[in-house]
Amino acid sequence: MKEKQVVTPFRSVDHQHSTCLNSVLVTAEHYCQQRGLKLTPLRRRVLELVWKTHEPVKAYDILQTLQAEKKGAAPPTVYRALDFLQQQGFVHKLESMNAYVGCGAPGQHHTSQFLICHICGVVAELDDYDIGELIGSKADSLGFKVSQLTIEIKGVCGSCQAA
Amino acid sequence: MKEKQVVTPFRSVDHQHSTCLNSVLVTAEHYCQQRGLKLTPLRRRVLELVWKTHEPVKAYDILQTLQAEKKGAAPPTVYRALDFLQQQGFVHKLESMNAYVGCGAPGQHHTSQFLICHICGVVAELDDYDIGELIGSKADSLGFKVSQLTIEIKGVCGSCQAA
DNA sequence: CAGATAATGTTATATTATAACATAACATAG
DNA sequence: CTATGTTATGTTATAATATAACATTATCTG
Ligand SMILES: [Zn+2]
Ligand SMILES: [Zn+2]
Ligand SMILES: [Zn+2]
Ligand SMILES: [Zn+2]
Repeated sequence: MKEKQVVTPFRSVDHQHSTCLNSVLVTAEHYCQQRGLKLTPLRRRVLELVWKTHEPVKAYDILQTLQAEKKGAAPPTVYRALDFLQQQGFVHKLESMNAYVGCGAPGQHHTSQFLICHICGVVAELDDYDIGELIGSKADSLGFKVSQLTIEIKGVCGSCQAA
Repeated sequence: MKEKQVVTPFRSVDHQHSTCLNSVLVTAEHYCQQRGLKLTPLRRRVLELVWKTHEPVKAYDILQTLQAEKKGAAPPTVYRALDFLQQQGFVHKLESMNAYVGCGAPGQHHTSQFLICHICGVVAELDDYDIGELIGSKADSLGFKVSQLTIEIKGVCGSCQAA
C-alpha cells in the first residue's frame, strides 16, 4: 500500500460543518479567481446547496430550494451549474444514485472512490492510489486502456455499526 | 494476485455470438427449472434482447422491440422482466449508463467489474478477487462494512486501440 | 373446482435530464 | 464609451428513465 488518502472522511462527532462548508467555498472562489473562471452567485449557491450536508443531494431538491428563493429557476438552471461545478472538480456525481456530492479536494486533480452509508446517508471520498493502480494493471493485462473510473461502495459506516 | 476471472471477455474476431447467446439461454432455463423459477416467454425474450449484442442495452430500446412484436408492452413490462433477470443474476445494470448488459456467469454468485469501451461499446465483465479484496480492506480500515460494489471502468479496448 | 399466489396488462405519473432559442451580463477592441 | 462577440442565464418544451396503483389473467395447491 503506497498511499491512502481520504479526501472526505466520515465526520467526527464534533465536526463543525459551517467551517467545513466555508473552507470549501473559499477554496472554490480562490481557484476560480486564479484562472478567470466565474463562480457566479448562482453557481456559488448551488455549490453551497450541494455541500449543505455530507450526503448526496438530488438535482431537483436543489431546484426546489432555488425556486423557493424566488428566482425563476428551472431544470437547466441547476444542471448547468452542476455541470460547471463538476468540470471544475467541485462536485461529483454519484452514478448509482443520480445524486451529487461535494468534493473534499475541490479543484485538485484526483481519483475518487466513494463510500456511501445506506443507514445515515453520509458519503466519504477516497483518492486511493492502490485501487486505481490495481484496476489499471488488471485492465492493462486485458489490453484495455482506462480513461474513467466509477467506484461506488455502499455499506454501513462505523458509527452506524456502533449504533 | 490470487485469481483473475474474466466472466465476459472482449470477443475474439471469430466469436460465434449465436452459440454464445444460446448457451446463456440454456443455462438460464436450466437454472430456473432447477429452482422452480419461471423463465416465462416474456422474461426469456427480454434476456435474449439484452444479450442481442455484447453492448449495453437501454430499457426503452427493449420496450420498442417488444412493442414492434405487437404485444401490449409498456414500461413496467420491461422493468419487471429486467428486475427478475437482475435478481437471478442473469443481467446487470450499468449504473453509469442507465443500461443493461447480460451476465457472462448467469446465476453464479460473483462480484462484477465492468470494462466498457467507449469506441465500440463492447462490455467485458470481470469477477476479480483482488479488486474486491483490496477495496474491502481499505473500507475495513475506515470501519466501513461493504455490502455492495459498483465498479465501472470506461476506456478503449484492445481492438479499438489497434484500429 | 375453489382459493391463493404469481405474472402480466393497463393507465397514470414520478423522476431525471436535455434541446432549443431568447435575453441579459460582461468583456474587450476600436 | 459604444459596437461587437462571448458567456451566462432565462424560458419553454420535451426527452429519457423509472415506478405506483390497480385490474386481469395464468398458474399452483389443496
Ligand atoms: Zn462538513
Ligand atoms: Zn473529489
Ligand atoms: Zn457473444
Ligand atoms: Zn455477471
